[in-house]
Amino acid sequence: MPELPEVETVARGLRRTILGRRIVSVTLGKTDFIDDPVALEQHLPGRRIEAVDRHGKFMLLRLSAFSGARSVTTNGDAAPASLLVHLGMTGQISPSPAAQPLEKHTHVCLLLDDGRELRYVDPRRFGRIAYLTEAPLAEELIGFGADPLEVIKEEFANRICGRRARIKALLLDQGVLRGVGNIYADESLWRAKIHPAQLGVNLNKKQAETLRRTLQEILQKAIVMRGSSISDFLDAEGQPGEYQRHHRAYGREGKNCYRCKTPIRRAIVAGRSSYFCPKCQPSPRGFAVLPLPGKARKR
DNA sequence: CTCGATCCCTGGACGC
DNA sequence: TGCGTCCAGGGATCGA
Repeated sequence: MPELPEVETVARGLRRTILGRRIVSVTLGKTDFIDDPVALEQHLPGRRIEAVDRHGKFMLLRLSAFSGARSVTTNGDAAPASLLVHLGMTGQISPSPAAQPLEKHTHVCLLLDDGRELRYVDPRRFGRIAYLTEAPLAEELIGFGADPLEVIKEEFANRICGRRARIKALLLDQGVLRGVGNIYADESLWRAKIHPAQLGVNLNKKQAETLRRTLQEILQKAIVMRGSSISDFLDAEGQPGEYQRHHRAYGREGKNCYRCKTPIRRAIVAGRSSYFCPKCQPSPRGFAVLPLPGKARKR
C-alpha cells in the first residue's frame, strides 16, 4: 500500500530510469480510474518527461511543452503540463521493454523513444491518473496539508492540537499532512506512545512534538529502506521494500510489544484497522477494543 | 466540524 | 476442488 515512503521510492526509481525520455504513443486498457483518457492520448505523445516530483502520495511526471511536428497553436500543447499519478492501493508503475508480455491488469502503456514502455498496472484500480495543465494542477494541489518531512514544530502542533478529531484520523487526513497512510500513522503513534483514538485537542505540545519527531524519523528510515512491501508493493525497478521488517505495531495483532511484551491489539479507528500497544499507548476513556481473534467466531 | 456508512475494485485467506 | 464470504484500504461522497 503505497504511502509517502513507497511513492518516494517509486519516484526516485523513475528519475533514474525514464528522465529525459520522450513519449511516443499511448495505449490504454481500462480507463475508469483516469480523469480524461482521451486527453492522455491527445496530449502525451511528443512530450518529454522532464522531472518526477512527489506531492504527498501523488507523483507528478512533469512534461515538456510539445515540440514535435504537429501544430501547437491549435490544441494548447505549447504549454508545459503534468501527468498526475496516484498508486491507490495496488498501483505499480515501471518501465519494461516494449516486447515484454503485458502483466495482467496493465491499464496504461506509454511507449518511450528508447523502445521501452512505461506501464501502469493496478488490479484494484483505486489509483488515479490525470493529465493536467498548470492551472488545473494548481487547483488539484490546493487543500493539501503540510509535507510531513518538512513540517516544523509550531505548524505541526497547530494542525493537531485544537482539533476534536482522533489523532489517527488527523494523521490520515491529507489536508492536515500529505502522504501519511495507515502503516506509518500506526508506527509513529506506537513510537510516540500515543493511542490512535486520542483526540488531537487532548494532546499536549510535548506529545505533539514527540509525534512529529517520530513520524519524521520513521518516514526517513522507511525511505532509506525503500518502503514497506506488505502484499504487493514493488518499486519502479520491480523490487520490494524492506521497511516491513521494522514494523512495531502495524499488522502485529497478538504479537508482543517490542517495548513491554504486552500483546499488540487492533481496533477500528477512523474507519481503519489500527494496531497499538494497550499498555504503552493508553486508550481514552471508554474506548472499545476488538477481542483477540483465535477463538470460535459466533455467527 | 466530525462522525460513520457506503461505494469503488480484486485477490487472497478462510470455512465448509 | 470449489464455492461463498470476508477483508484489505485511499478517497470521494453523503447524511446524521
